[in-house]
Amino acid sequence: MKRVLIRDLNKYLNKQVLIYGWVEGIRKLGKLKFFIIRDRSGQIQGVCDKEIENLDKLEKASVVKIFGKVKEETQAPKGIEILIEKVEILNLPKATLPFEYYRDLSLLNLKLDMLLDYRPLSLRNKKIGNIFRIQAGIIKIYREFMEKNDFLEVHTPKIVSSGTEGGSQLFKVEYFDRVAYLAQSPQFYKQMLVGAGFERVYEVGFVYRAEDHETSRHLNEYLSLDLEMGFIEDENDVMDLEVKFLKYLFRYLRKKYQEVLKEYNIELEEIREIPRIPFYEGKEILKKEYNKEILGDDLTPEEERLLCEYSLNKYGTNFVFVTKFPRNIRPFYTMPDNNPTYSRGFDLLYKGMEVTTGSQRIHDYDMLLESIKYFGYNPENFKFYLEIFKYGMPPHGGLAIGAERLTCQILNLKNIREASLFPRDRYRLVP
RNA sequence: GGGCCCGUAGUGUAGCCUGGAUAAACACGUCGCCCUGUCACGGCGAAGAGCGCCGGUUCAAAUCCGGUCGGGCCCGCCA
Repeated sequence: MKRVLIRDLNKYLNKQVLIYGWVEGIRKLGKLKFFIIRDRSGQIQGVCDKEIENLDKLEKASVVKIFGKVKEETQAPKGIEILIEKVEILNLPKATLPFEYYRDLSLLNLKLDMLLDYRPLSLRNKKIGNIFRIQAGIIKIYREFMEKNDFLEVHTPKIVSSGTEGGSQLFKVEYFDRVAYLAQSPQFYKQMLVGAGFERVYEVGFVYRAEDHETSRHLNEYLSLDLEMGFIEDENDVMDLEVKFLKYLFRYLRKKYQEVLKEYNIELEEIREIPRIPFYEGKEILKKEYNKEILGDDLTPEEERLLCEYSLNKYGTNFVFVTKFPRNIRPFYTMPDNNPTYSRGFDLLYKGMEVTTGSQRIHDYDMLLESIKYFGYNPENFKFYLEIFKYGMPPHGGLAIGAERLTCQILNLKNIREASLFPRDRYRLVP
């Protein structure tokens, strides 16, 4: 007999079926017994009022093979249920469950630490698992969108000889008799591949940051959705593309992940335009509207939150691009603006958090060399990167989206670790 | 790297400030018995922690103090 997935049971009314799954609930009312069975596709109630071999051995989290008849039943949770006729036990749990993963999360009231310590088990919880179902959707759509726009998917090395900026936030790895590092960004490689004639490339890959911090929005290993495109006029072309992507993404999520969004109580906005506020104007807005005058060249998390609030009030969107960041807080490859204090670098903030960084890059060899020196680096270290710039590099730019951050903000999660299957942070190396 | 907070049965909490009376209470889970339409099933009963760890103060410490380990949040920095 062939296995039927639980979501397809309604096609088998009054027929004998075989299902596989986990037992998630047991309710015994004397001789009448109910079992909630779950497989990857859904849940179904099984019922039995006879003495059947193995039936009383079942515990929660047992793995079973169940034969039975599908029947309509108004009293069943989903309108149908399965009359259990035969039970085969494939595996029984060997220990008490640390928590009742099959219950409603709000009843469990578990600490994130617990969920992460028992990650595979906590992922069995539908609501938690759904974070990764929707994340897979986000990545799928990213790929689909990139392909539609004629980008080539590439995979760049994760073991590299030097970082894209300094070297302070890199993980060292032993590479035979040399020191190598884990890539903190595919930056150099994606630019080189633009110059390699591909023009448009994108990558979905882990990047590594050895930053010694412990916050709800940082991971030491995170999934970066990168893209780099040649023959642009300026950074606005890159932002235009991202807006198009986000519209496409939200439309898809609203359609395919309705249930998940509802479960998380999310109403995804209809994106029209995303305002682009130059850095210095942003600072002025903060001063005028919120009476916040924070010194410094960068935006603090509080300022980022306020700018999003401003954007929501004024433009009706949770998104806002902050453009023309001061040059000296952006990496050396960022194209300076007409006013050289500023750059053609931008961030995209969403619901108060930075989810993207991008810019137009410097494509002129001499200018790039100048910039490397201006930032105090040794051009010798970047020889492999600079090479292609000697042979006709087109004007180009690109960006990187933090996949976990985007997931986190879409679902309004509190901690970015919730959006990572097996997060690597300052203290967590297992599971 | 800086600041603040937390650590009690399998899980989530109460107790701690204002030390003591039966060496710890409640809920969920677990185990046993009962229950033929449950769906956070219900009823009755039971087991399960000596309060992260080490040390100190005290006649007396889960409660006060010090250290240590583990965890959380914020900031710097970043996606």
